[in-house]
Amino acid sequence: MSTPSAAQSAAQPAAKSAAQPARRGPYAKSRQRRESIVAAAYAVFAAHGYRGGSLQDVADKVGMSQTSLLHYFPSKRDLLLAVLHQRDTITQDGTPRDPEQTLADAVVRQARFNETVPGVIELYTVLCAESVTDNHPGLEYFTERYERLRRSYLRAFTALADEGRLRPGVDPGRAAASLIALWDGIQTQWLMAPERIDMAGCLRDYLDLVVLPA
Amino acid sequence: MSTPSAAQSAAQPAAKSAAQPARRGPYAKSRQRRESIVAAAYAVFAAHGYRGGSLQDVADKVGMSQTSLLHYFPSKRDLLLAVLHQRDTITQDGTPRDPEQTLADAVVRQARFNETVPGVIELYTVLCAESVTDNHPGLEYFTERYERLRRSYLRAFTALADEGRLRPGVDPGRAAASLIALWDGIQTQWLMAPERIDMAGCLRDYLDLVVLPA
DNA sequence: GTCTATACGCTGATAGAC
DNA sequence: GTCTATCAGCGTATAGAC
Repeated sequence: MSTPSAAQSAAQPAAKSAAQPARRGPYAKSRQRRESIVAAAYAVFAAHGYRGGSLQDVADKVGMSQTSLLHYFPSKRDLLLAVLHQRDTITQDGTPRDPEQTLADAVVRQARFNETVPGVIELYTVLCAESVTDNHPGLEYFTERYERLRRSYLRAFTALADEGRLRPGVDPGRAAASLIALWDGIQTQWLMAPERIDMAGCLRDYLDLVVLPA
Repeated sequence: MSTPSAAQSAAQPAAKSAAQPARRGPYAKSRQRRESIVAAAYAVFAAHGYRGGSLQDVADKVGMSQTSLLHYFPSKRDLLLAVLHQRDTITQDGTPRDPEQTLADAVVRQARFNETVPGVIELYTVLCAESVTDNHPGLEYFTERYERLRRSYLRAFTALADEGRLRPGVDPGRAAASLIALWDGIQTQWLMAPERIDMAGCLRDYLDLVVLPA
């Protein structure tokens, strides 16, 4: 689900060792450069937020001047959108891809995976809340993401309800919003006390409450 | 639960019209001034975050120069701590005060109240996530708040479990963290789409799942 | 207590040489 | 494409007159 306005982001990761010369111009090198910039920006925005992170920080990390960085991304805003779009390619947000896989399994699996990728949870948590301030460039991305996610989980819960596998009295719509909310909130607590919070356990608990065994 | 380090914040709101002269010096006026500064800072930090909000914004809002503001709060950090401490006096975080009151009733009541106070939810959501960046001055406040809240709800769920009113299989500790997480997360979604999200309903749903009727 | 003046750093972004 | 130089602005905080 790519945001249409984010035209900056690279298409697919190509082979690192560019054996054959690129068909038209030095696009391969440029794309590689862009990827490393986005990776650096990812880390900077995760650690300092959008407002707190500077282009200089990103440029230092990638080993280039701040003005050269602006050659690839004409503004800080564009860089943020590229980072957010790149995030989508990492995460699948717990939607089961394998039809055999349970919703709970997909969610728990994704939650466990996120724990292992440094910065993923931090970037998401920090930027999401920051985006409700001002005229933050990330607001549209997060608003659309929430709507999309709620629709996705609503479909999943509705399907379960049709099979009679949703606990009686549970509203699919509110359950969808609640699952997302629980996930987001538990990530925040986990960031502050990773050893005390069992993210996957809390998500599993909730889904075991809502979804009846097959 | 006042943070010990926040020595800045005023004690109790006094009568606005200071009829009798203050006993020692112009303390009353000064306190009033401090309160209006904190109120302005509350709004500014809610709308722009800590990093995004400037002392100039606060000073403009309260109608004084930025340097005069620093006379009352020697640094931006001190001002933030005063704002966070003031937040505690507004919110009770859904702990039942009346022993007759259900946990669910207390939570739902607080959630409904928070909706009516502009900026309360926004300030909390924005600053909480922002505090996990950098060496943000608010981190200690939110970390301690989470620990305190988890202990509080753990007690409540444990007491319910002793009465046999906790659904079998529910872990009181994870339920405490989950309730807080759900609350935080649903507030974020509500900020982005207030008309689509039923905060109180989601919280009620969760507690109805976890707590058995009396 | 309140102000002006100001120090001093950092910000994102532009111009233009190479 | 990459750089240096630079702009114009804003940030917090300090010094000191009144």
